[in-house]
This record gives sequence, C-alpha cells and structure tokens, in this order.
Amino acid sequence: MKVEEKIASAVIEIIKDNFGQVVAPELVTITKTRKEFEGDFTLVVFPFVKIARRSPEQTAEIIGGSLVKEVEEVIGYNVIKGFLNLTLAPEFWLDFLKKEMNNTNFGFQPERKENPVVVEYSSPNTNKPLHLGHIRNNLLGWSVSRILQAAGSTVKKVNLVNDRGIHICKSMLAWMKYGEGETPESSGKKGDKLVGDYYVKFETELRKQVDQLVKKQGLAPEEARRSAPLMQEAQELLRKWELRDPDTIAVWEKMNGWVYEGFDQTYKRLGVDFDKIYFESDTYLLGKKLVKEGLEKGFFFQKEDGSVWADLSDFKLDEKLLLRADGTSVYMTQDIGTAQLRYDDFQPGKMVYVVGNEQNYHFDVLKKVLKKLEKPYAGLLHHLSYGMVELPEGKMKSREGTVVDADDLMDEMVETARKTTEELGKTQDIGEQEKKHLYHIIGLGALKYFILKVDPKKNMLFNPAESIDFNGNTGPFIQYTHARIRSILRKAGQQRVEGIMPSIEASKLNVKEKNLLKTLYDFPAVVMEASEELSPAQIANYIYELCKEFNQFYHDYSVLNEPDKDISEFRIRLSQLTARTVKNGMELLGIEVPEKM
RNA sequence: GGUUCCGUAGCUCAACUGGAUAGAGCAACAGCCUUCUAAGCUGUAGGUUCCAGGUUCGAGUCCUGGCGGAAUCACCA
Repeated sequence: MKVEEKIASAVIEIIKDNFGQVVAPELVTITKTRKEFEGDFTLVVFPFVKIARRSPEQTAEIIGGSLVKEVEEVIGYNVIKGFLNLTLAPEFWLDFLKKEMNNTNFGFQPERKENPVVVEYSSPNTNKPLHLGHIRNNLLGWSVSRILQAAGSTVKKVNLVNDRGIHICKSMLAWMKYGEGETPESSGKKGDKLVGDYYVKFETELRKQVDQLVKKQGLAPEEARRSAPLMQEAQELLRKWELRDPDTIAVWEKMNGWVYEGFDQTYKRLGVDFDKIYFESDTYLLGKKLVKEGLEKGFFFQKEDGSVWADLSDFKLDEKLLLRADGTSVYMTQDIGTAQLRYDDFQPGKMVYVVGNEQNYHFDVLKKVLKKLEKPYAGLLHHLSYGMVELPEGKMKSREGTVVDADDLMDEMVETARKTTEELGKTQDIGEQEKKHLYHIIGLGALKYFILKVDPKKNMLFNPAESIDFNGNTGPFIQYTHARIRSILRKAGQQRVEGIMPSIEASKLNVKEKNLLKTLYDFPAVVMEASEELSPAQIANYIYELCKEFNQFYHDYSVLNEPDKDISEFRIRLSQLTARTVKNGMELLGIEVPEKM
C-alpha cells in the first residue's frame, strides 16, 4: 500500500475517534506539498471542520498530532491555514530508491488478465497521403495503446482502412481517364503520393465542369457539382465496384496496393504498428446485414424510396440514414459492421476510437444506433476525440495547398536535427551509422513530443515557419538529459552502477536530491492517471518536470567527483533511476532516448 | 439558427479534476563553461485566467447569462 493511502485511511480513523463521524474517502484529499512549504504531503482539512466543530487550525493540529503517532512514516507536521503539511522520515525516500533502483520496469504494471482494450487509430483513406493531422492521430493512438498496456491492460491496436467509397472512385476515375498507365515505378513517386495526385486531378477537372455548368446553364453550384459528368461517372464507378465488376476491382486493387506500400513506409518511419488491419471493403457488407436485421426487427424504418433510417428522437437526435435508396452503404453502415466484427474478434472490455473531434456527432449517433440494435457492446465504445492541428492561417486545406505532408515534415525534422547537432559540434566520436540513427530519433523525438505534450482534446497550433524548437520544453531537451545521465553512468562503470545501495544517513539528503526522489516516486501514479485519462500529455509533462528536477541537481552537485564515497554511490543510483524513468516514460510516447548526443 | 467543444503572460502550452501567492518554455534583458555533455543552469520583466452574476470555507476549474473562436447538424468519410 502506498503511504498516501495509508495516511488517508489513518485520517478517517482519527476523525472517527476524535469527532465521532465516518467521512467518505473522497473527502480526504492528500496532495504533494508545494515547494514553498515544508513537508512532503499535504492534507486539506477544510472538509472536516464542520464535523470537528473547531477552527481549521485546531482541526489540523489534532489530526497532525495523531498521524505522527499512528503512521510510522510520518515524523512531523506543520499547519498553515487549513492545510496540514506532513513530513515523512527521510528513510522513506531512501527505501523507495533502494526498492526500485534495479527495476527496469519501474512505473509499469504487470498485465492483468482481462478482456482486451481495442484501440483503433490511424484509419486513413486510400485516396490521399498522410498529413500532419494523421500524425497526431497515429501518435496519440500508438501512445495511448502503450500507456494502457503499461497500466496493465491487454491492448489490441487496430487500423480501419477506408479503402472504398466515392472518394476512392474519384482518384481511380482520374487515373483511368488521365493517367496513361502511370505507376510508382514509371514516375518514381511514392504510391500514396501518386494516387493523391489523381484525387487532386479529379477535383480540378470537376471544378472546370462545374464552372461551365454554372456559367452556361445557370445551375446552382451544388446542383452543378451533383450533375457534372465526372461526378456521375464516379458514382457509376462506385456502383460497378459494389457489383464486383472485374475491371473496376482490378484497378482498385492495383491503386490501393500502391497506397499501402506508401503508407507502410510512413508508418514504419513514424514508429507505429498494428495488431490487425481492417478494411472497410470487408466490413461494409456485415454492416448492411446488421442494418437489414435491424429493419426486420423494427428497430429502423424504411422510406418510400427504399432508404433505411434510424429514428433517434428518443435520444434527442434526429433521423439518421443507414442505407441509401440504391442499397449502397454509408459511413455509418460500415462502422456498425466494424464494431460487430471487432467485438467478435476480441471480446473487448472496451473499444477506443481515436478519431478527430469533427466526428463527435457521428460517434454519438453510432452509440445510439448500436443501442437501438440492442448490441451488448454499445456501451463499450469510447471515442477518444482529439482536437485539430491548425496552422497560423487556420485549418489545413488540401484545396489551398496548405497541407503539411507527413513525409516532408519528418524529413525536415531529421534535417534540423542534423544541422543542430553539427552546429553544436557533437558529432566527433559518433560513427556514420550511429549518426543517422541519432538524427532520426532526435528529429522524430522533437516532433512526437511537440504533438503529444498537448492535451489531446485541445486544438493545437503548428507553425511551419518557426519549425519545432529543440530547447526548453521539448523532446530533444529530455533526450539530452538522458544522454548526460548515461554519460555519468558509463564513466562510473558497471560495477559501481550495479553495486549495492550504500547506507547513507538519511539526514544528509539535500533538497535537490529529495525533490528528485519525490518526483520519481510519482511516476507509477502518473502512468495510471494517464491511462485513465487516455492522455499522453500527462506523461510528457511529467517527464519534463523530472528532467528539470534532475538538471538542477546536476548543476548543483557532482555525482562522480563527490568526495564522500557513499554519497557518490547514492547519487549514481539516483541518476540511474532517473535515466530509467525518463527512458520508460519516453517509451510510452514512442520516443527513443540516445546514449550520447 | 440548434448542439458540442474551446477562451490562461506578446507566442506555444501547464495547473495533481474544487485547494495555499495561477506555473513552464519560447521571444526580451542580465548572469554562469579550467569542474560528470551549456540542446544546460540562475535571475529580471511579463496576468483583472474573455466579461457579468451565482454556488461555498475556497472558483482558471462547477452553474446561469453574455462576447469571441472552432467543429458539427449531408443519400461525404
């Protein structure tokens, strides 16, 4: 049991004994004592003053006095206003270090045998290359999966590829009409980029037709868009696809194959992976089937034109289309199918969908529709809704060419890492292979940290002109801190690092060492918190704080040149646990930490 | 217009879920390398937490009403 819990239950006992009432555990808030006050943990006594019928100060005095007697770790206290600051025996912190210093899994919980959590993320369309928005999605999904796992859950990472639908038909059509047989090999283009180009081509050609129709026939722009020949052809292509027309399927398979090759490269470089990949082309039929079953059972209704709808008015939502009049499926249909399939595949205890907040309404509806269908997993859905990545001029728009391409961005980051490292003159004793790897992990570290340190639900801003900093609250700062510690540990030598913990007098601990120990102590709780909140940002902010704490210690005291041998040994252990915590924490963000930089 | 989310230093973000005097980093200014890696450390300056009420011992956080921004309300995904 953790000390905080021990103190909390002691507090409940003390209140019962002294004031004759049992208080709810939620009222007992124990936090870390702020730096400007003396103490380690702080109990807020305001909630108990009514029960105690005494002033906050008197109440705190009574509880504080009893805690010193009842809880052996607590050796002192002071009262400031309604805050009871408790001081723990310094040995407590040393014992903590002793216990954890050789634990390579510090902060990670053993796997519980429970139903897995299925995390869906990435979910790209196969008509466009990945951009900065996808990067946020992928990093979040991967990191959240890793954090859940660290907190003891079994996790299945899945990707749902949007490989069918009208948008895919658009790039197919453009390639068939204007492509002249171009392939990634013939053009040297990355597969996803090539297909993306044809999607753009479709849009530009379509726009020409629309402009014509508006000018010559005076149609409204929306009407013109619908009736333009290219749009008609795309829709015809979709119908042919759903009828499994062999020629259409062949083109579709070929072009999607190019895209997957391109995506795989990007995923690999980004360091994300999946346990299972779903394709909507495999799941939409199941969705249709479920919708039809729902119709037969009377959960849904049909309009005169044959389209199928869900009436969600009992949930205070309106009607939602589930199948078109021509029988083709929509987005919602597919998601019904994939939810079912996923449930059948994994028997999950929870299904997390990492999808942008622009789809909040969609997921609200999906949950309600599944409830209408009386599916047991309707309540397991959790939409991890994250904010958009915005540019200084606003949202990224592919039509205006303001999209930040994922591959280009990674190139830039790695290049900046190279330049910065060379400018700092740190490349001497590093081999070529090693350098390449170093630039990669620094560049991606900067990018990943930049994105993951922001609370997922908030929109965030990315300014391409300013690029991403390597100083201050950044990935490279943390990587640098790790490299410095590792440098000390290398110099200390394996024997000293792996030796036993010296018995030093607890009273010799200085403030920086104690602060560092206290911060390290928090790590397991931070991991749990982050897994409950599905928030990598909490990990990022924690590691940053830890690094700052270490750097202060590093600045003020020497580890290896400390004359008192026991203290030097102790500091080696302390540094060791810090390095490991940094490493473990960064691993949860998918960021590697170097030995040297 | 309805619904949802957001609004914190010039800029980018925190604030342990209602707790003490709202904190970091960038940018600015002033310092610290003969000493384990200066991608570091220390200091100065920067705030009516959008506004107005309310709830209570206590509000950036909760409730109401404004103002400003974003998303969504498709037979797009």
